[in-house]
Amino acid sequence: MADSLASEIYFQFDHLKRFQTKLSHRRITLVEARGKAILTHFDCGLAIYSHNQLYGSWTICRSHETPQSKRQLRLAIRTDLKSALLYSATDIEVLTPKQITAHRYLSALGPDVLSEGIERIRAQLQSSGYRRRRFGSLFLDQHFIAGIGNYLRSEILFVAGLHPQMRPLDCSTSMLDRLADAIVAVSWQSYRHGGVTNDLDDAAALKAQGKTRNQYRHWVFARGNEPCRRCDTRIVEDTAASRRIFFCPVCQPLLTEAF
DNA sequence: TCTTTATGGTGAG
DNA sequence: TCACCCTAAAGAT
Repeated sequence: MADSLASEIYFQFDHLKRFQTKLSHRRITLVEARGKAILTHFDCGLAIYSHNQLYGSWTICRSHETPQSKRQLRLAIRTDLKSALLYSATDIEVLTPKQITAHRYLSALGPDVLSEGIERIRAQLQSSGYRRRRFGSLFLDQHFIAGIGNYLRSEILFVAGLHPQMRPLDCSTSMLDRLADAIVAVSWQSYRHGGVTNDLDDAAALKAQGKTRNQYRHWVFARGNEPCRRCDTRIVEDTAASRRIFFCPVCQPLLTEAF
């Protein structure tokens, strides 16, 4: 939608209604992801901030079409060709450039997992401030790397072959490089393939066999007590940073010797 | 129809 | 680390 003219902007929340006329007929200059938030910038300098949390969802449809849905329509951005509809989300704001800079969530974000290069991710893994933090907790911390969520955490650690209780301190440089590769590769694959982090051929084969989305999507996430796709060992479910985490105890051995 | 859970985040202690 | 907030789908009754 970037570089197109907004023909109509709709906000469900009363406190945002005053921006409907301000933003309508303005040009959308940029739509960017910052971690898990989306910023939609307009040529007047204002930007719509939105965060889906666990339940928000965007739908792109033809302009002036509104699909039947029981969900709450919170925001509609319409152009001549397409409409972007945001359902259910509650975390929506309109911000000036100054407010973006000072924003509580945005200003505290670490490097974005999809926009930053691998060198920046490697640097984060080697930065002294994070060396003693366990991967399980580190990967949910958006100050560390922005955009990794609960299922990517389990999937990345599986692909890198690292136990959730390990820390950067416990890893050699080559292990950290392997982890940086996994962070970028798994995140991009998930972005491009609708959240499928499993091997794509394997996922396609399982899908063809009639398996459900939940049965073919992931290596380990939400597969507690099921066989590891690589070694057949039962996947372990645990808790880290108050959220559930999954790993294979054989493919992801706990190594605590310092390098 | 009620309860639980979730790919998230905040703030108190 | 935990309770809490938010919404909707899934699971339990």
